[in-house]
Amino acid sequence: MRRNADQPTIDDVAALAGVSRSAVSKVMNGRGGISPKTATAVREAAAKLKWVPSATAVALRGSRTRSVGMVIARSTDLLATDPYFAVMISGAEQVLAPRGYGLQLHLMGDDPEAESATYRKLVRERRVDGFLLTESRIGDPRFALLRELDRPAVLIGIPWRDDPQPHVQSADPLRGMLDAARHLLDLGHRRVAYVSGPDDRVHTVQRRETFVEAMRAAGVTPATVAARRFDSLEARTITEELLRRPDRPTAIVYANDMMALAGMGAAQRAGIDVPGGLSVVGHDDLPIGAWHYPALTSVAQDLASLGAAAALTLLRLLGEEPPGPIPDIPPTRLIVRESTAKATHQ
Amino acid sequence: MRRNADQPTIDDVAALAGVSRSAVSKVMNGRGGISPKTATAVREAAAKLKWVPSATAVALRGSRTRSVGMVIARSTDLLATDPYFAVMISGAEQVLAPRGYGLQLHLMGDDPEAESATYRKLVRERRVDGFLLTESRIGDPRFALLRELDRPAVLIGIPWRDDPQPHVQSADPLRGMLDAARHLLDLGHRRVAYVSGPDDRVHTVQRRETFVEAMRAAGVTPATVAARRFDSLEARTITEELLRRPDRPTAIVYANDMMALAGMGAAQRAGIDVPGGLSVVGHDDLPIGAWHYPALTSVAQDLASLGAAAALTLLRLLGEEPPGPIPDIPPTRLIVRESTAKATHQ
DNA sequence: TTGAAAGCGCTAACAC
DNA sequence: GTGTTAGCGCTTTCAA
Repeated sequence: MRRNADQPTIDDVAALAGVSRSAVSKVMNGRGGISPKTATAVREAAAKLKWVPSATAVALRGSRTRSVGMVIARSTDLLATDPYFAVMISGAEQVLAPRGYGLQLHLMGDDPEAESATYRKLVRERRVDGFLLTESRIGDPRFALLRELDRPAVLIGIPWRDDPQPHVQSADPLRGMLDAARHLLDLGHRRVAYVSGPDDRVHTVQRRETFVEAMRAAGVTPATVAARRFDSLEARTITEELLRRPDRPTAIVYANDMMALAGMGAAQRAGIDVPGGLSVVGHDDLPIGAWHYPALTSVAQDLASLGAAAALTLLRLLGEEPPGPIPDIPPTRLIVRESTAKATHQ
Repeated sequence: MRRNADQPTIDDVAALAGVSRSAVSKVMNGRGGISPKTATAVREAAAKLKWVPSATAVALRGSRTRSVGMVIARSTDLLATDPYFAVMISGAEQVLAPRGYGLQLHLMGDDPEAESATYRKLVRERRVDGFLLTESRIGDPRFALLRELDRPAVLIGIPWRDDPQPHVQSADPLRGMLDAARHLLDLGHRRVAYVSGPDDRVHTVQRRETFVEAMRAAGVTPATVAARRFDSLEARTITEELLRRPDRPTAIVYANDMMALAGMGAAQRAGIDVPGGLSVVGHDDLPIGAWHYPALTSVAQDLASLGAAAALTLLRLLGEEPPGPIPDIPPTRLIVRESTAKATHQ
């Protein structure tokens, strides 16, 4: 069992530099009232000892941990399926790390109790200063919880019912969906289905409504199905069912790429050619879609930018960054590849 | 900007219970020498105030943070492709969370400098007690670094050159590979290729060697190609090249599922039927492989168990858990699906 | 069985 | 311009 045996402390640095503790502190935190001579001595001593202020001591002293939390409640299966989060997190890291902030990640099953318990614990134990929230939910309980816990949080996505919860979103979160509708219409599709994720997610509902609306405006009423869970098995089952219908769709739009890929597999297995007999559209534009055959037409959204913007916004809420405009997050847009083609009406 | 305005402290609890600070501490930490009466009063007060010891204060006092670090240096593209990590992390969480441990995650590009700087910073700032290491590398610099930093770490995988680095691995990490060789041989494949990831990963080299060895023992010499990077584009390019060879393989084994899926796409795009004209084998058995058409034959390994075992081992190193046998991690094994079939020799 | 007091490593008032 | 000092919230001797 290791101890922090020989880690130097501020006093060691002070001693080596021949100054007082507070002088060291002032130098390291760039506060004024220090002679250049002293500053240099301190910096040299610190470098020599490889000393860095203990995050724990700073946290205790200042009651901020310089660490943000992210709790993700999703089934393992789902985590295993969709690399979605990793990209967002790496975007967030890009702004957190340079500011000396850490990210506490908690992954857990899809259990509301465990989820809120985790938030509570993180706050009570004062492990984090704020949170990054993903996947806006219908009737999202997290906003109220975090207000109760009095901790800032930034949602990646669109809050339910215009809740004042701080959030970040793409410059045009639904544009890709509109493009998709237009694209399918242009290709002559009239029997179209939309397979959404569970209806407790805000984005899934919005995207579906946007898509349906756009199709309706053109006189086409899409069939809509909501997967009970957000995974590939559902996508397959639903697709099979859809394809058995007498008025089977000539195009299906899925809530995400993994579902789309699974759906494509189901269609092909049923002997239906994609895109010859069925056009397929995904969402998120994950790399795998492009390498698939046929390559997946998908709505791209810049997950890394979203993560980065959310982190920046949170840092501002924490008083760590000067206020400023939320950085631009590119609009969503449709990437047309091979999985969509002209409708073939039998 | 929020402050920990009204968070109760141990003194609040002590006051409410009418006892001293140390009495509260003793009760909460289950140390003896406390009358039942006092204990009850303290527990009630703590519950009423919803007080939990501040992790920061405990850390400063005890010089352990109850938090472990995990730094992953991989390109965003790769993170976007392979959901590999999320599963391991959720396995680790399963043992960390109940013990009150947190996980600090740092994702970054594939930059050795930045990587080691991150380890150093995490240790110097005393943000974590130990580390979980993934993806054993050839000449892995992390072991020496962590010894220098004097922090315990557990590697998920097999350390390079029998380094004494603590690690966890499947009960039979290469069995799946042997099964795969046997399987392809049984199907009559004689022209076989193995596409590995970059050769700086231990597991990729071991798997390749195991596979090649097994094939050789049966008189077949596989072509081997190492992807320079570990991603789908490489898989595609390499596959195309392989398929253009005059003696083109009738079966290709890939280092992971995403590469296999991409390779399959490349083959299909080149007009080669899978598995009719080419058999394909992946590794990791991610869910998406099963929903693909044709469903991917793949070597399964229990990533969640690996993550959990690693976390448990680390906790033991930290003196947090009694020693005991490393929990069983199921052997790797081949899952035969649709992407492999009898070889068709022209 | 209980409580007083010291101190973990740091920052920020405040005095010099 | 510099040093002294008082905590941040907790655990742990040590006395009572």
